[in-house]
Amino acid sequence: MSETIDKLLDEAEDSIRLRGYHAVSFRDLAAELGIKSSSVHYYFRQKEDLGLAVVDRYAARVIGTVEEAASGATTSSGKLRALCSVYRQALTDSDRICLCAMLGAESCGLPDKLAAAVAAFLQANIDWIANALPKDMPLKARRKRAAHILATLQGAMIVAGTLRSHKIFDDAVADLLDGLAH
Amino acid sequence: MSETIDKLLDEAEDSIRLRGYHAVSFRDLAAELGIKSSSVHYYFRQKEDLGLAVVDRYAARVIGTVEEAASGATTSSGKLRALCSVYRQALTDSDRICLCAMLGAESCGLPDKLAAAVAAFLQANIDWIANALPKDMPLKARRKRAAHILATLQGAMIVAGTLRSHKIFDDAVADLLDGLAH
DNA sequence: ATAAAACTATCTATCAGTAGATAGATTACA
DNA sequence: TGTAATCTATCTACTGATAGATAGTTTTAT
Repeated sequence: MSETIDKLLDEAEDSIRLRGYHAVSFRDLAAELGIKSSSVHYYFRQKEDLGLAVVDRYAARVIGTVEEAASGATTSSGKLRALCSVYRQALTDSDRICLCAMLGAESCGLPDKLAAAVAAFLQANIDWIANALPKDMPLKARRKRAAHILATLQGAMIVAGTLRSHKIFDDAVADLLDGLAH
Repeated sequence: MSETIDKLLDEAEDSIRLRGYHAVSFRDLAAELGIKSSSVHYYFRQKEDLGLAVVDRYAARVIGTVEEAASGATTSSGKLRALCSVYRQALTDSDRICLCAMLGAESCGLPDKLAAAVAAFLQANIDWIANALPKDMPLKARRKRAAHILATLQGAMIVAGTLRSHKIFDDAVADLLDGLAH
């Protein structure tokens, strides 16, 4: 069944977000599910295939969650607050950084297709943010602000994760949103 | 000679910043210097020792460079601009992200001492920034703003590195500084 | 309805390559 | 002579990956 695939993707996503792509092995993954590593290869011929599947599923889920969380918001700042709360939730719930912050850091050491998928996710986020900004803002300014917002969210996750303090994330994002309001 | 140590630290720092701690091996490092991996073990008994030496040297250098770059600045925003330009220079010169952004992302999979050294670097940065902010700002607000600034710098490096675009870094930091000015 | 074929999901066993690490010999220099 | 720096050779453990066996299920053909 695809139950094994789901568990595999869950475990792979969790491990990659915790330790990074290169620190995740087929054997550890399999052991966690109580199967053999060859069975993992049955579903994903290469490690790269597994990585791509993890990123694709993650990207679809996050974009969807953000879209949903922001659907109720009518103002630009409401949409941005929704975005930030989704990222915060991801950090709090799982105690893991964003998959694409981890893979983004490792980007140069990843297979090309995987690096491209990660880049696409980050670009999609920037585009989403730029689109959520007030329409009367010049395009250039929106692009800059979008880069700023995404960078802060991703960076705050990494710093908070390293210092083992969610509060650092909250501090950074609070000041970010505060600055945007004025 | 300590020439080998220096080359070793240079190469290790470069490789870690490019691909991450787990993707760096003694053999590759040695091959790059034209020596054998056992010779690397002569200088650094364990990989962790090498990692610690790399982080210590990096931290001292970056803190020193920031201190120096900001020494001429009299205003708070002048100091912060100096800080941002040091980070920007690091990205532009080497086309690598901050060592401690990479190791921070990998933090949970690193030996304890190494993770602690990385955390200490990030905390020192936050403290430096908080100290550079206007003294009439409430302590809480300074702490929040410091977290925001460091998160943006680190995150912008990762996003820019992943999208292979230094411009993204410049965009994010320009909007950050712009927001701080108002 | 039943026999044959094909498919799904797992296993065991194994491969070549690489990891970090160590022991001990060798070289070079002071 | 002694010390510093390097080497060769090797170890054990683990990596991603593959081949081939097996059992259970599903589809197809007669």
